[in-house]
Amino acid sequence: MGEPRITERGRATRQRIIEATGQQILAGGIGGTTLDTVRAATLTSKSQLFHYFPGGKAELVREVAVWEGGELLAAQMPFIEDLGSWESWHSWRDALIHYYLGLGRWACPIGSLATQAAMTDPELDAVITASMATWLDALAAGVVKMQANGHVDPSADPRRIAVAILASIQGGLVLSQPQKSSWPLEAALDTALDVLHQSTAPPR
Amino acid sequence: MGEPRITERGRATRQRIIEATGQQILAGGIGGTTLDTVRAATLTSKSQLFHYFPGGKAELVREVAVWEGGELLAAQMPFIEDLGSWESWHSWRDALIHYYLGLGRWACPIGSLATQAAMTDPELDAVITASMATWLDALAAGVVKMQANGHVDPSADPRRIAVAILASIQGGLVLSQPQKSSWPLEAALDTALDVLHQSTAPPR
DNA sequence: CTAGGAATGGACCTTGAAGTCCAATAATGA
DNA sequence: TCATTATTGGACTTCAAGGTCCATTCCTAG
Repeated sequence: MGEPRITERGRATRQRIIEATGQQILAGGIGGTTLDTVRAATLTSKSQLFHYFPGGKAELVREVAVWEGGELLAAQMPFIEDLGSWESWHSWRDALIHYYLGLGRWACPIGSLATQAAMTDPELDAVITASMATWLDALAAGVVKMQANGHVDPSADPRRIAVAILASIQGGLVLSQPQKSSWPLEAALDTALDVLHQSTAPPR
Repeated sequence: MGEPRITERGRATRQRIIEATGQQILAGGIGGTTLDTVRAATLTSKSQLFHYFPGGKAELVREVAVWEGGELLAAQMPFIEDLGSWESWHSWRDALIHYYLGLGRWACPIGSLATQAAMTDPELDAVITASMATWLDALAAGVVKMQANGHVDPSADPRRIAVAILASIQGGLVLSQPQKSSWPLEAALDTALDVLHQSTAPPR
């Protein structure tokens, strides 16, 4: 019972399905995305969807989450791997905003999935959680570097700062959506980054 | 064609439906909430649901949003109307955390609805947006009071600070959900409030 | 006490979307 | 070339969930 060999053509079709589904989920949510609309958008047939995603819609959505997580991280490269200087943080911040801008919609592919389906599908929840954890780790590592370089108070908790920054991104996007503008996101994120500048250890 | 007179009994049933639906949406999202499960939970019949909400599920969800918005605001009373002193902010913060704790799940009834159905239902979107705006206004008014009382730098933009705080709440909840703990929410919110303490005008 | 309207019960209809199945075609490797 | 397997097409089935309808019961005002 070997894995079915997959050809280049098949791989491309599979990828096309994932990306189209990602688009539709971002535009209309999981509920607003049906296998039929995906099929239409990708010029595929029902059997193909289940050929590449035997687990049906649930598996497809999970694969979308995995892929979106990768895209999100890739969009922050190479700065997310540095974050050891103010310039690096600034570049990272710009790259992130630019990524969300490119999506054409003020929403986080990962964050919105988190609120939509965490309780419904435990496996999807695991994917989302892992993606968030990776992201959080990267930010925390950056804070540690800043501390090592003497730019940030060494007594501050890196994970706590990282959480605050990540939360400002997610929350900023929630508020940006109705405003159809990036300003809430930018305001929230920049405010969170100011905290880093001020090198404060939390008083509470 | 006068409005149908509504009796006390009817009003109670209607309210029971709204609250049960709110519970289910919080637990399983809009997609995970069906009229049948609501009917079962409220010991009502299909006809009652449509009797009180002729617009069907969409109208019911909207009414839930309105009600949840009211509850959320009420939970922050009376502090949200003050916010003119550090003690007031602190009490407000505690009341808010306590409210979310009482929900038994780390999610915002309003914020999660925002991500779930903004694009699907414009009318629901309007309700959510209005609720957020009210909340934001209250926080901004508090910041203005703090400035008037000489506790915060008068050159700071109150709405910007309010957005940062609200974003930290929404984002903190997004991160708290997978952790099943309040600490991300508290970390994010407290960090945002620190900014207020430091009376900083945004440098960017 | 009684008529009319509110409240309720529940069977029934309809639709949309997930998922199944089998046949046909294209590619690949021996 | 040819057998095998991946890929594709699309009809068909199933079922959950929203929504309709009408009969029945309960309440209230006059």
